[in-house]
Amino acid sequence: MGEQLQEQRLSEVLKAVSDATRRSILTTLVQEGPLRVTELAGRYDMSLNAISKHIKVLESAHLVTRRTIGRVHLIEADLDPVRAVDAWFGQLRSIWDLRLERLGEVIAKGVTRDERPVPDGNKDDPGPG
Amino acid sequence: MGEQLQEQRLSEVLKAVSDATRRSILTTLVQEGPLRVTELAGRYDMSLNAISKHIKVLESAHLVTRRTIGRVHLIEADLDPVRAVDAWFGQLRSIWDLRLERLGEVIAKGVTRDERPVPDGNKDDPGPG
DNA sequence: ACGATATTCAACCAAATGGGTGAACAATTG
DNA sequence: CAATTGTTCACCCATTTGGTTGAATATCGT
Repeated sequence: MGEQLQEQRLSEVLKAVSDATRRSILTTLVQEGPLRVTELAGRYDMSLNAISKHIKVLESAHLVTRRTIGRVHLIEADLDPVRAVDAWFGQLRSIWDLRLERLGEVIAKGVTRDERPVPDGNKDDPGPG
Repeated sequence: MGEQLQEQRLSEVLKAVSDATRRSILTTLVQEGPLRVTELAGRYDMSLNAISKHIKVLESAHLVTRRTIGRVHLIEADLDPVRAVDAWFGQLRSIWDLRLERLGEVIAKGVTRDERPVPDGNKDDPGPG
């Protein structure tokens, strides 16, 4: 159990970085280290509030963390959730390679498509229910 | 030039895979090879049209291609665009590591934060433009 | 205590998203 | 040609998104 939770989190992370502004914020933070909201906002042609919202999106995807010191909120990048993304893509690619490999064997043996074995489970998705 | 175009494509790909249903479709296609729209749709508790739309999203992100044979549309996964995603994450991580490394040196030398060299360019974003 | 600064909250808005339904279109089959 | 099958198109609908502005809240400096 709990795979859908993982799925959910993966969706959240991917959605968070699917926005160019948010990617840029993340890159900036990774490059320069923790920055204040205002400092960050100053670099974009966008209202402070807009940036504040973007930060919150990144925050709930756990791609950034916040350290509040007095009235200043220090925003810091955290690349940990990216590993889940890597894992997913990696798995996808390995399945892909496996299938190609198997397809190669099948062709070599001259087995027809209908006769070849069913590929085994992928334990991730809301999948083909 | 053309980095924003790359950015745009990256956004499209990430957004496409940020939906669990679409990720599942992609995984299924990778596992089982090209499938018809109806076949694909049959696996989800969702209308044929909904799946058709999801496929179109994946298609415009170039994550799947379509081969139309008569009235049948064969949908096939294409993991090529995933490389762009990997590249971005990879770059992000290497910047991250670089900064940590530099930070280590700085600490070792006892230089203050304000004195340390400015990190060099990241040539991707709509960035702190 | 007061004014300035840093940030969020709340409301609003236009546009995009994810879903549904019914009609249209294309190709295959009888 | 008529019926059936595979798929998209055109709408409709509720929700989310990305942005705005203005007010509220909290902290700092004087």
